[in-house]
Amino acid sequence: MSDLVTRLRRHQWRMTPQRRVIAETLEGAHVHYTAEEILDRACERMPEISRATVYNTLNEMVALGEVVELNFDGRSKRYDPNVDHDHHHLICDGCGVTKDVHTVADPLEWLPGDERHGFTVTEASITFRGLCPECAPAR
Amino acid sequence: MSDLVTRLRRHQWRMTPQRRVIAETLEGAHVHYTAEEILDRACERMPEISRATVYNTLNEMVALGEVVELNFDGRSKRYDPNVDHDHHHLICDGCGVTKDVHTVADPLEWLPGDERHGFTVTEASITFRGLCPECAPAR
DNA sequence: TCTTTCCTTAGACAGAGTCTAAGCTAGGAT
DNA sequence: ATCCTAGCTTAGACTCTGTCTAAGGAAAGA
Repeated sequence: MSDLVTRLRRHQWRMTPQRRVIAETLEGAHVHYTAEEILDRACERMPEISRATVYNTLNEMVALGEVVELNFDGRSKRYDPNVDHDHHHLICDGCGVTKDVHTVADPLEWLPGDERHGFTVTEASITFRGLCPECAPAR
Repeated sequence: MSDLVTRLRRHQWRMTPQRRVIAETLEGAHVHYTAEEILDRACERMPEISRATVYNTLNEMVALGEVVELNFDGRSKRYDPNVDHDHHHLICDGCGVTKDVHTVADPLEWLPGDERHGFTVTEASITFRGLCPECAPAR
């Protein structure tokens, strides 16, 4: 049983076969898939599932706070089932693969008061970029 | 004379009236415009300018390293003529206004080796979020 | 089993950005 | 000053992501 499915049930969310397949696809991912990638993988288990359902379901999971929506490249959004809010992301500029990472300190501490422009600053997220082992030039 | 135009000339970049209008529009902005906003403003000075030229020109400025592409909302990209490459961004969750900010240290140093997953990590950008003085609840 | 409400579906639509092919022009060569 | 050519600009078609619509289907309580 998927842990994300368990969390979603607590919201009195009607559990349909389509939603279960999407949740399990997300949960099993070691990378952060785009909506189209989730659709492809869901289709392997349920060929008749529709694009609209995948998009609707992902948006509902985000609204319930059980999935985080990521947007790095300006093209397609990616979905992160990790609810842990103090992690950041490492992206490959070659293939776009995205990993969760943790820093040694809270980035909020790195923004001095005189750089805050009077804002109440509540959140800081870091996007690290580089090349993954597969995309790095062979040596 | 726009400072961005001066910088672009150094790249042996053919200077056309269209490119000049786009560069001057970007340079004069106190906010970070989207491509469509730049097109609208460029059209006020040069009504026959085309969408393709605006998009091509912005992409070339980014490739030359003289403009930074930002992508916060997952809808449209925004363009920042600030050449200072070690700045980050502070965004108001209320009204969306974006400020350039500087941190006290390089965030790359805060990602330990065992969190790098074999990547060659070259860049780190931080997005700070909060409420600006106008959007913060009155007390 | 019935009923109601909500979910799913195919396909049309929308917004952002890219591509194409034809004509035009900046800037060096003459 | 004029010519040439590489490279720029243009309109509009196209792609890619994502949303909406209207009709039929199914979960879950009565």
